[in-house]
Amino acid sequence: MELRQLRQFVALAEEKSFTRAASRCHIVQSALSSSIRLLEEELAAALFVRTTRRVELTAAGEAFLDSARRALGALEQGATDVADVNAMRRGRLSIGTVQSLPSFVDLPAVLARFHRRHPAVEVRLCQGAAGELNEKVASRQLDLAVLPVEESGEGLQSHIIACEDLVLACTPTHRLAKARSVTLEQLAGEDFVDFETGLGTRALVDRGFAEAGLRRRLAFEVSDLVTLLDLVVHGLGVALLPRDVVRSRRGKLATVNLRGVELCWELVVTHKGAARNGAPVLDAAPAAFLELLMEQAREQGRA
Amino acid sequence: MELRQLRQFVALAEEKSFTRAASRCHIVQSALSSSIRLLEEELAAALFVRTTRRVELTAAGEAFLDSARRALGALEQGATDVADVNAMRRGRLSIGTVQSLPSFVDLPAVLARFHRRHPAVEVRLCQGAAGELNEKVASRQLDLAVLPVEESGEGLQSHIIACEDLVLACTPTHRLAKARSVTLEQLAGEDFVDFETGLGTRALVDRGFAEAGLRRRLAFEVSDLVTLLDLVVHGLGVALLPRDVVRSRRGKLATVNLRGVELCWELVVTHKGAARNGAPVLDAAPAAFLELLMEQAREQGRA
DNA sequence: ATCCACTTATGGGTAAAATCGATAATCTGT
DNA sequence: ACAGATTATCGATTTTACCCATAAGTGGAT
Repeated sequence: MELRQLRQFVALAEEKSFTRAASRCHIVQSALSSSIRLLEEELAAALFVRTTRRVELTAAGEAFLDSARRALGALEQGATDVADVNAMRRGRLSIGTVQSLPSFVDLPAVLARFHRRHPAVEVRLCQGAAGELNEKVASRQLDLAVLPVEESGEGLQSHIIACEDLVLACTPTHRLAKARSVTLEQLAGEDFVDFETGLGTRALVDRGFAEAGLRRRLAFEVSDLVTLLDLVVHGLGVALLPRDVVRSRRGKLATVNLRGVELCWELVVTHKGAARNGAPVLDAAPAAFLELLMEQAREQGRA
Repeated sequence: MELRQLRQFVALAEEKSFTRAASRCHIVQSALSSSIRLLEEELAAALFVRTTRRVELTAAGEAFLDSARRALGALEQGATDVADVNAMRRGRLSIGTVQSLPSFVDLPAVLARFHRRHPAVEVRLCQGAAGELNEKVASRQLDLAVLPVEESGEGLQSHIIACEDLVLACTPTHRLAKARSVTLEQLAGEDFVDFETGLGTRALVDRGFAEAGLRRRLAFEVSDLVTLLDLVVHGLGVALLPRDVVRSRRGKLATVNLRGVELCWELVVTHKGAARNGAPVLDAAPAAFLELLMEQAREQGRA
């Protein structure tokens, strides 16, 4: 059984004439005749009663017409579905982010723009630790993930969307608050407030101290940025955080540049991609979102 | 787009490997590769992301998979539907009969046997005047119609299923009740009870008198057999009716053979059929019912 | 790193089959 | 009965689906 035969069958059932149906299918009448005959042989059933004047469906043909129409309808639907997905008139987009995402990556703004442009695309945003995100991206449960560059998974394509130096955050009354800059050594004795392991800038700072051969004292480990800032404001410890994050509490927190070490908080967006194959491995919706996100990043970078 | 491609597409989506899917489709891998590529070109969309290690659906492919499965399912369904209709595991059968069908055609008995053998076939029985029945058979609203042979429509195939002489029915006290036989001339002065025009034996009797150049007096015209017999029993007139019908009131009605004319009440079953084409123009269910009906007629004929 | 096993993509040749063209057979309506 | 129209048949032709051999690329192992 072939699709062409189905179209011809439906045409014949509707036109009730081999000649007319054949011309509608852009074939000659004899071709239609033999094609229909083959279909009947395959189904082991007469589908039409042929009189020289009229062609009519048998009961079996009537039964088959239903299914044939459904099948053709499904395929037509399928073709438009495919076109819709590619034109983002429908579809789904799954994005994952690490928790306590620094405020200078304005994801909500990008999401809003995307949704305004492609309102029919369902967007799912999920938060999780970097490890989970990498797994989900690799297994295609997520289209895109936003996370620190150090934690971006192997074999995943990644693009930097934000990059900012870490600075010391402390109360304006802290002994280092007025310093022009500080080294990690100077901070080794301080009480620190930081994220729990695996969250936010924690791994970056840990690595910085480890590479310098230093240890630091962790007074508090928290799981979200707001709490972290509150604790520092209340003088319960100092923290190393992206400059813009600290600046959001300007007045209540002092910022001091680091010296002697380059601790750069780089955020990337990652997605599954064939290693060096130039083919577009991203579906339309994720690709469009990625484009928007990087555009936003470029603007932010200039500012 | 061809059906073969759909099957291959689904196989590839399930196997996630060109090589395995190809062997499942009983073709070589290269054939599948080009076949899928053609499908993708036709839909103007990448359906799979190919890495040498794994093959995965794109969002567009995912969308198309739904429709492809539905289409294939519909066709499978269609094939079994056709088989079911031909095996009478489903289907519909429409039979029409004239009103006041003489009792010696035991239609209910045949219907019962048919339903016992093919319980899944819906049977619709409708009654109407011969003219309506002929129209409905011609337009395929009815599969079969049972009616008097004189009223069977042109261009319809017909088979005699009952044939019985008309006899005079009158009260046992009627002046002709004891006669051995009567001629139409002898009946010309009688008051008659008969069906309304177009029903039952009315046309047959009318034709008999007309061909003999006689007129008769109609005292009562009724629309059903029971009333007709009741009127004759009460002596309100005489009637010409099939022998078995009169015999059902034996004791209350006398029967007298006719002489000089052959008035034969013939019942036929008709159906639409190509004039001399030997092909079976009847669907399975009507054909089976027709077979049963004629078998019953043969048995009845012998008795 | 380099090779090896395995995968998908490509190109030419072949065989099957869908279609065409012309003709025969058949029916309907005038 | 004839004219017009319709479907079925048959050989020829073109299309195309498929196979075979081979190239190109990828992931894991030595």
